[in-house]
Amino acid sequence: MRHMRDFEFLEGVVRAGSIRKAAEDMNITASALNRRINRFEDEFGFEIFERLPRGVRLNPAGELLLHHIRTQRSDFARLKSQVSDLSGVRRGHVSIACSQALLPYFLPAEIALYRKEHAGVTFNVNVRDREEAERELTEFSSDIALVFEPRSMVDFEVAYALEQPLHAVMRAEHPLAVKETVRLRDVLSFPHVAPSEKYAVRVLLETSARRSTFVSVNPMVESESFDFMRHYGEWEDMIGFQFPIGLNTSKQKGLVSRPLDQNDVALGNLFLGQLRGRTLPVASARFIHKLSRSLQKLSQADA
Amino acid sequence: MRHMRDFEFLEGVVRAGSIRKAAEDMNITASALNRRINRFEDEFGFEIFERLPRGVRLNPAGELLLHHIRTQRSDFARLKSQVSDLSGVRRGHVSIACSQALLPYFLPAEIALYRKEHAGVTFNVNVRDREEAERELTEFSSDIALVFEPRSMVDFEVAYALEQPLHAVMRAEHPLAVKETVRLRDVLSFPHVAPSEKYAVRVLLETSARRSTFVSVNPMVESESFDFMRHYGEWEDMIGFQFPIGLNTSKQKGLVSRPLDQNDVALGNLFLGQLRGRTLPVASARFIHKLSRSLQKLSQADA
DNA sequence: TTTTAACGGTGCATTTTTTGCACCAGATTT
DNA sequence: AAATCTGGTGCAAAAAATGCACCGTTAAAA
Repeated sequence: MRHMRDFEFLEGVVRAGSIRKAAEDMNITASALNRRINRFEDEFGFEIFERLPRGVRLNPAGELLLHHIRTQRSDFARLKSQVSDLSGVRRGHVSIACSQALLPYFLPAEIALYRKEHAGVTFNVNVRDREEAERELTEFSSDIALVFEPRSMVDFEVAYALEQPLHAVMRAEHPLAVKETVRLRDVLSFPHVAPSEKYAVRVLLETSARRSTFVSVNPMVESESFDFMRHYGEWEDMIGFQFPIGLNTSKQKGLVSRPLDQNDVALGNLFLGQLRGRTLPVASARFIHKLSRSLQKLSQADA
Repeated sequence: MRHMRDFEFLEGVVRAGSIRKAAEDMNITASALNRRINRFEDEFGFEIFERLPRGVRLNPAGELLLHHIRTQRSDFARLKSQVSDLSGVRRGHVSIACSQALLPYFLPAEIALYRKEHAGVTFNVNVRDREEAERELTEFSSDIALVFEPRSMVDFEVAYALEQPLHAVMRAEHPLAVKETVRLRDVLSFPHVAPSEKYAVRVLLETSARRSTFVSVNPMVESESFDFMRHYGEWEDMIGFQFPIGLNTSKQKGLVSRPLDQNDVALGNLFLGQLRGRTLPVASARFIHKLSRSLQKLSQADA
């Protein structure tokens, strides 16, 4: 779109942190890009960037401008979607930032179901931790976030919140597998795998373990990938951790999951939401509504 | 602003109703303008205009696009105002569409008072009837409307509503001047001036007169200008009509105003408001708030 | 300390884009 | 049927954007 060229270049410079780097990224000469920036600042009437010896950085005015640009781009996308709606073509795009637990079963199922009714709608699913997810929302690079325990909630508008107990995942032959629920101290006395502190699972475990002097989280294997940890169980007998929404025991032969005793470990909170105050594109608005109802059913099924 | 050039041309074409006319208005060749439009439609992916034998007209997609353009322009103006705020320069612009009654005393006083505190803020005051005012709001050419009995209220967000009895204005020597309040049938039996049906004053008079078969509005002089009607009283003895907010009897020697009996004529409603859902620029938001408080004081003083 | 490398900015020739002019085909009005 | 609108197009001229070579400055590296 022609009228956004300047904006695209501006965003490129912000991303790269220097005009020269941005110029390379965007297949243009540094001088040309430099002139675009300067001309824009002239016409805008205010400086946008601080010139540092090692590059450029947005000043407060630039921050405001960039937010405007992102809002504007998002509005324009929505406009286009509306227009194609009224010309009969049902299109749309939904972009989601989510925690890993949603990847294996929940989101694939939901998306496939949705696309059965609206084949023209395309999806974009990215794994983001609690902090990144919120940043993606504010930058309009994701429409919807679905994460466990978002870090700061200021710009996050919650559409639905779901509580789930953390589960310990182990082989069916494991001594603890006979119990209905398992105690934290028992689990931690066996070899276990766990993710890093970036993830809600680990945070829950640590805060719970700190309440007692006799237990501590000492993973034999630590990874940022729940996918890796799940597969590691096939090679060495270890206890892993996961929320039920990321589990589908029927499909993982030989593995069982047992909820941790709620006296030991608090419930985990899965939050579905969007950027506060933003009007989502039609497709995203519908999908977030569908997700909301699915999560509600899930919580009723648990109870 | 460079990135809005296409938008400006589009708006020009919409305004002119034909590419050639618009081209003249905007000092450009018809061919160049034509190519801009076509190129934009190409990039946008949808036709914007219906090509008629006598010119062009927006199609539904174009209507949506134009609304986006106007929103976008208004947002950009607000952004600029925010940016100049944080660079210390207190600037801003307030654009008002109002009924004539507000012109002689109320708005001048309010604006002058406001500008004493914020000398950098500029104002734009235009007389619009009830219908035009609302259209100006939806087109973002006015920020604030202050009108009697707006026509349709769908897009109008009321910030404050003030009830005022219609007054009859006459010379101090007039026989009716001795009364505290005057009856409609008495007033209409004397020669009187009145505005056209476009204005709330006339509508109120007519609806009231229709309730009785014995009285009717028969103005000796009819005008769209309240200013004219006020001055006409200096030349011929006539009764005029006006709302108190447009009157300042102390400054009009020889003239008195008497409220019409409320059993005869309903109260007139003055509405202060803006476009529903729109976030006003800082200056306009503050000014509408100030107006709101002033009107409130006014209504308390009446009671 | 000196050296080096990366940064933003500028003059000038070149390339790309936009514009103006003349003109066409179609439809409406006269 | 003629005159006069309309939007659209080919082509040359004008205007704008770009690439290249280079400058002065400054933080990091030697």
